Amino acid sequence: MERVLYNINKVIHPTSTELAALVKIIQPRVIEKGEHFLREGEICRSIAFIEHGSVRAYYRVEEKDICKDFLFENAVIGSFASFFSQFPSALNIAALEKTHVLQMNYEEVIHLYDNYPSWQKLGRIIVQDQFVKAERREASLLKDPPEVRYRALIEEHPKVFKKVPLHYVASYLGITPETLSRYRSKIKL
Amino acid sequence: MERVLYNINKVIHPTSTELAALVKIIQPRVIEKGEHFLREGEICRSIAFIEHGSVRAYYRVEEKDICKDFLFENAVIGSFASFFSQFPSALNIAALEKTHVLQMNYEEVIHLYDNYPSWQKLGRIIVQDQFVKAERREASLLKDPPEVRYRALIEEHPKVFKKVPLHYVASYLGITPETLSRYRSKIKL
DNA sequence: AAATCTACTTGATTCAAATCAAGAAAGCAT
DNA sequence: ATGCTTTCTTGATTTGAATCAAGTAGATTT
Repeated sequence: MERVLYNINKVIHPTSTELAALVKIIQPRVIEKGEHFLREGEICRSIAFIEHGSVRAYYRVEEKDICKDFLFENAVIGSFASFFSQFPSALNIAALEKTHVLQMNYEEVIHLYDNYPSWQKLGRIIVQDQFVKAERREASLLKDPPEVRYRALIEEHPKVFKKVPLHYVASYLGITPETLSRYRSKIKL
Repeated sequence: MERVLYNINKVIHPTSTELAALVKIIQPRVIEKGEHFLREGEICRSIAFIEHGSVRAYYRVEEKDICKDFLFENAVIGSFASFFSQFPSALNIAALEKTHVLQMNYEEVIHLYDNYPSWQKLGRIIVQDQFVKAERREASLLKDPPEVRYRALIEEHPKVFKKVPLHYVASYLGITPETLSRYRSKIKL
């Protein structure tokens, strides 16, 4: 909790009243390894900050998972598209390891939005941030070859990708596990 | 102008004061075929509704264009990531044909946001909408094979893709123009 | 500890798309 | 209209990744 509030403080300077209102709606929650935070077809009723741990966001296509993203400490998880529209999600989100999150539900977020200027501003900033990230991810997906994306991934989170099954990573890169395995053996030398 | 206002009216019911404030900041503009609305590295200082015409949004990679999206009537154009953050854009946007847009610049949009509840609400709705679209586009990019994406494209905008150079479409699909040409000859039969 | 399951690697083969290359057709400019 | 450029098609070849297949290592269950 403290770290998240600390990070918020870098962006926004809420009053003590505002802070209290936020703290009131935050629900700490532990997501076990493999447990889902959100399933395709469900409406995303809450979003959450990751305190520690990691999750994967993926689409399910023809009996196979296609990873769209991996998310770590301080990231915001949920399908923003589904959360904001309150329409069913196309996305699944599941924990890669035991993950502690701070979650807030839709009605309460909207209430915060409408009643506390600081939180409205923070909401806007988070959405902007998601856009910037989405644009970067999209650019990388279109521009960078799989090897480059693989290296970026392991360089950014070396510890995590020691533990994550490689077929998740392969699906993120848009290649088969066999091909990823061959990349790895080449790169290591 | 009328059509855009008509579409707005389906979502929002602004007061006459609010309408006047919007109309005041809207600048009609014609973008000639091939002319850019936004270039990589520039800060996206305005966003625009397309009245009629079409544009392509693309990344430039190693001397080649990679189309990220094609946009048509009633769409909102601009790099949202750049517009909201007022940081340089990674995206280029250029007209595929003579295109009439209604454009609004950053400061004035923010002013509208802060002073007119209806426009703040519309702004939020447009951003949400962009998210939903972005999630769909991303899902399609990850899930659907090139042929499926090609068919979706021409079925949705048959007239436009009669005129658009195929290598733009090929780059959107992530294939070479030659391969697209071969798809086409097979599909036509 | 044995048995089972999942993850990962490695090899052989197949296949689809990129590349290389050339020519036809359509659009634009002089 | 003529020439020039761009776009599109078609063919031959090559290449890189998917698929098919087998085997090893690790983890989990009983």
